[in-house]
Amino acid sequence: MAKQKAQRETEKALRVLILDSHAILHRAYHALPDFSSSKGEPTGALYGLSTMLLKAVDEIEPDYIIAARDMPGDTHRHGLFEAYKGTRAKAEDELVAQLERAPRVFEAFGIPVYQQAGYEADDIIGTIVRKLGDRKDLALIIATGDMDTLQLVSPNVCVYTLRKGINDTVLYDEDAVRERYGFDPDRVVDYKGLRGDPSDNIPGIRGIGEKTATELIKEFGSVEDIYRALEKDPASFAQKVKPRVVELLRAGKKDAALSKTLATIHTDAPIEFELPKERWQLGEHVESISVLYDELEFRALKERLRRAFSKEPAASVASHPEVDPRLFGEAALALWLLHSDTTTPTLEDILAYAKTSDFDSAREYIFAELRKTGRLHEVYEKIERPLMPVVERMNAAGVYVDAPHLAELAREYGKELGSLAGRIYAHAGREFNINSPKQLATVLYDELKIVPLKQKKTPTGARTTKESELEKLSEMHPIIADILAYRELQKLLSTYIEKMPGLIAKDGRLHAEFLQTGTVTGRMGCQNPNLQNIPIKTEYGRRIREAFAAPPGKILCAIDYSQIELRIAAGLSGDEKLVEVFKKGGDIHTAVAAEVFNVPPEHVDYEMRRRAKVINFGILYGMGVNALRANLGEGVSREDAAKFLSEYFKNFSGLSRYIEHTKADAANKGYTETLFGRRRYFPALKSSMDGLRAQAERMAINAPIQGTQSDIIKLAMVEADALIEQAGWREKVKLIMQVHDELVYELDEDVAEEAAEKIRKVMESAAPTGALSGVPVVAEASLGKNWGAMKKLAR
DNA sequence: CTGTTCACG
DNA sequence: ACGTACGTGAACAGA
Repeated sequence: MAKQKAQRETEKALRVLILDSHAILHRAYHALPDFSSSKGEPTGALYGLSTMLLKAVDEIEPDYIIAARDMPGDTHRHGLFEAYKGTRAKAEDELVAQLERAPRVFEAFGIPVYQQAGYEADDIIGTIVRKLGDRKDLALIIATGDMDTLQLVSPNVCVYTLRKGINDTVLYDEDAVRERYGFDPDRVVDYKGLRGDPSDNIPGIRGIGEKTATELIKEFGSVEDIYRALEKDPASFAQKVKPRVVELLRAGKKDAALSKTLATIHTDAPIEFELPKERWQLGEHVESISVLYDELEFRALKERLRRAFSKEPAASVASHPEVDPRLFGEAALALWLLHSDTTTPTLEDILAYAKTSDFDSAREYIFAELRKTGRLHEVYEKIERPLMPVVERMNAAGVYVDAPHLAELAREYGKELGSLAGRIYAHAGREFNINSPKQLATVLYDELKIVPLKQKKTPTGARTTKESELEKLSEMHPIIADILAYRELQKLLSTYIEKMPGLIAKDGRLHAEFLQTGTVTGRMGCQNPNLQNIPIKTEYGRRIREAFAAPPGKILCAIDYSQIELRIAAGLSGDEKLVEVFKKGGDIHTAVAAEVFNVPPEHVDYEMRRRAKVINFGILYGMGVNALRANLGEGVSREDAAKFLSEYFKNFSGLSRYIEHTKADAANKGYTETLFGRRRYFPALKSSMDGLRAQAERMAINAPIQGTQSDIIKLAMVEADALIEQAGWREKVKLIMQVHDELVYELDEDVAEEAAEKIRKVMESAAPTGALSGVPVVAEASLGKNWGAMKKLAR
């Protein structure tokens, strides 16, 4: 993707790649595990630099490459502002050693390096960009590790930088900068003037953050424009800008000017610069780079280099494998199964695990380890490997989104949010940032003098403003209800309603990324956006689900497991009573309440059922007495909770024994296992720190239950996919979402009911018969035109 | 970048 | 003494 973009952007022109040496090394140093050569010299940052260089060469195909580096010592910026870059920790020795060796890398690549005492690499780059700027036949690409050079972006200058890790690159042209920041590249310095840049210790105006800075720039323009508007016509300025912000601007004029100066890249460094006479060609440097890679022991890179140079066609890759995406995916799966803490493994994770820099030997090592584990290898063969194409298809399918519906919600909720804010300010007697927990605490607890029965604190000692605590104050002041409503709407609006339209692809669909190896327990994860936390519990939230719809001629089908985790707990423990309750069918919480309170089921009242439900769920998380008390509600004493818990375990002694056995077994083996053999390791179970150990014990109780649920639904996904294939339904039945205990399909209307019922049956029978002590697995199907209005299908 | 809050199962 | 249930991703503030 980035490759096509890089080449499209710069078509025809000669491409000049300009490297910011230190920025890349810094970034690589922090993004990579500690690699070192056999002599013990640190090489991680150099490895990152080399990787990025090869990647850039491959994607950009530059005609010229040059580099700029910082020199030790202060720069002209320190003269302006003593604390400049003052927050930066002194570079660690291991990084310094690599910064010193970096010129060796450039030398091997035949890349000239420019530097100048008193100037930073950014200024050198700025100067080169200016000198080359009027040459219309050139396209300049600045490769760096940070965002500082975005201000230089113009029609023929773009910035190639790292988003995450060292492999996820992104190319910023003018449009991309506008999309990311909301304004043109030449306003980036104004943005830093207002907001500052914490990583360089540029102060900005205290109190002005990302959002305010962007709004001001969009409305008025540069820092100078903003102050001109403020000073020329204060009255009309005050109409557009909140009083708080006006005050901040007045007080911060000097800071803004200084910060903008600090952030501005100089384009007049006294360097002699000329474009190299000869075009840069990889072939001329392959020898010297190979020597370097031998020196640094970068075997994998050597291979990549050889391939980049020879540009072998894809067909011959199998005689000489570089990192084939499929093989990488399989190795990542295997590594994650061996060590589930490494979620969504990267290439670096794989190399680091096998303590090698060669992908093939790493892969062999990891699979050998996997085979040694027997059951884990079976999880790979039976569940995870077959699931890969299913997940791939699900991500490719995406989900259709009703954009007009989102627009309507945005309008409606926005209006409501405005009036709530007005009411909150009226109650408070002033305007403030309701989204700031800190400011909110000041307003509630200091200014309005609302005194909670017990002032709860956050882990860092701040007074909490979280929903469950605010609810207790709702009788004490009318502002509370408004704040709770504001919170809900603000969250829904910014996280879902406003975010989603921008994520809809050209096909009118949202292609989120479901991650097969996304969690430590075996569950899937989801991002960009996360479709596994779309609201449902409140009316405001449910209406967001309505935006996930079936396109014309199609219908959505959601099939979810009923009480799957409790069934698994019952099944794994083999607890007689619990198993019996599930075999009988009926309402599980009522049945459990009847046992615990020792009354016939028809005498279970609302409160008894509610308590049974709390404890049923608590069990799944390894809950103790205190947590149970907290969850039962304020009116319940610790003693009552303890009694309730002991009564529960007296009734369900098999479950109690299972929990104890799970903890002991996990401490012995060092890991837990699911029904199918998926592992999760818990070194902390042997910790001598009580808190740490207790936390690990809770996780160890939950892991087999949550993990078995993942085993079952993943297996069901594979089997349902096989059914679809076999029935010839590829075009008619598409899996579009997985939400832990629910699968959502988009169906052709003509096969809807038949497919729904068949998939439902597959889901119910995915766990082998008898594996759960005879506890039945139950799934229910619903159909609907959208995800917010699903109707249960009679079985 | 970390902490806080909150959406889901 | 304090907070306490497991697993996620994301927005926002503030440093």
